[in-house]
Amino acid sequence: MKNNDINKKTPNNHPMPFTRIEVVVLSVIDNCLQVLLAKRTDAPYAGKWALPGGVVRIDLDSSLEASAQRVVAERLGMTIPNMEQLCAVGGPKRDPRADWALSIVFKALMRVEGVTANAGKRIEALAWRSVAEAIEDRTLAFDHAELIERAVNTTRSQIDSLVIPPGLLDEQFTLGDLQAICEQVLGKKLDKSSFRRKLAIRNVVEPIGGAMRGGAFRPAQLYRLNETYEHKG
Amino acid sequence: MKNNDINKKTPNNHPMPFTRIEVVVLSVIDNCLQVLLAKRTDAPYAGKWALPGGVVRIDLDSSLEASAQRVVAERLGMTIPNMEQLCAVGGPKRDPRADWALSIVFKALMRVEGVTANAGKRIEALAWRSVAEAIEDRTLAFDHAELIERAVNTTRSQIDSLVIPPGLLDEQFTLGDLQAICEQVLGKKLDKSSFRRKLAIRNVVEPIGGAMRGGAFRPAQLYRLNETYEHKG
DNA sequence: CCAAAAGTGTTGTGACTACACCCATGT
DNA sequence: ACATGGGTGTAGTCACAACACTTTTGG
Repeated sequence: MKNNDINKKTPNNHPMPFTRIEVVVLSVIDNCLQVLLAKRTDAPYAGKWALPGGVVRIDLDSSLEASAQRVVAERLGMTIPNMEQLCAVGGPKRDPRADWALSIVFKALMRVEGVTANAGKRIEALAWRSVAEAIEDRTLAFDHAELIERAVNTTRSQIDSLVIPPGLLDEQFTLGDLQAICEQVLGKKLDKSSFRRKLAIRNVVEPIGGAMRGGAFRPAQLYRLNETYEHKG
Repeated sequence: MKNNDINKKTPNNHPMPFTRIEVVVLSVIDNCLQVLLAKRTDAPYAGKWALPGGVVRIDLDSSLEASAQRVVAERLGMTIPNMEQLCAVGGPKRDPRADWALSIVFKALMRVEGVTANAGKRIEALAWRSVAEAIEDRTLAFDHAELIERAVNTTRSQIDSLVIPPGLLDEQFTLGDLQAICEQVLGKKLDKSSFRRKLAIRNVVEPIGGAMRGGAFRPAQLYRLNETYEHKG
């Protein structure tokens, strides 16, 4: 048993897992679905890229969701609303620092414009990386490539059923914007007419009266997410 | 800080959550969806009903799934295949034994015929209870009523999309059996013809050549789950 | 014959894909 | 005018719920 595990005791005197939060932050940037990775300063995997994460602090956190928010604030210097719990993974080989490591994994979607994540505690640098690359990358720290893949699959299922993960979009957007982003997340083209009919049937979005976006060509109606739309069984 | 938390340390000297597994075991018994509850012998909530559960043992368990299997074996004296991870919940007020309690919650479906769960360690008795009652019951220990509700909702979604949770059925069954069980889980009647068409389209089941079940009336074809059926996008 | 459960057909609705087509605008 | 992206319309297919119907058995 490693020396740093000696004192981990429970009410029944059993040592407890080393319990962490990991966060998969996804965004569509440059027409490509990307994931936010942090370059580690400390061992293990010093200098390698990993998901931003941190230890659950029972003295600071009122829930797992609060833990995730604190970790994001410390590591990225920002807040990310609408994080969802993805899964929990645990086992003896996951992290060389501990005999047994447990991670609660969260995922979040965000748009990146204007927001700059700043490398915080124990992070040398932050970078966005295409998910396709990240999932294939054998040099990613811990089991993080697998966690990214799970987050992407879950997000694709949500988009498939037109549950638009909040945070992915600006408050105002055109239907073209929305379709382009969904296509990037799914990694395939969608039919414009079909896509719009689905949006209409399920009341996913509502037009913003009078607001248009002018560009080089024909101006487009601006929409917002309809927060109260009903899911179809 | 409670005395039993003094020694819970991590590699960074932070105390760790009191980490447990809870298991929601569901079954259709007497034409009613029921959940397996354990009467607690020890404080807290001694004498109250709770989900069977236990501490994660880093010296014994090779993964969270292995933890769940061990807990089920110790508490129920049996094995339950096909447990799925449901969610993780954590916070300072969940369990009076610890400053901060984390539970990884699993769910499983089973058929109950022939199998007898035997009350194991720290359990006075086991009983099946209708989920409708259990969810309403304000005397259930911890936050377990809420966990049961989440397990039931997840299971209903699976049945809705005809992902039949394994373990729910005998190896051989008639389409009438299958429909009746699905109806009990969902809490509503299904149309026979529609139900069968969906099963056929998605190749969920396959007939067992020649095998029939004779009863009081017309015999019925026996089926088995087709393990390799394809999910529809 | 009758009750009960197994199993099949039929019809209308609505969502989906694929594709064609019109509209408004800046250059 | 025309390229570009915004936006609409149509036709065929498929899955669906609802409901009626036929079949096979024991009594």
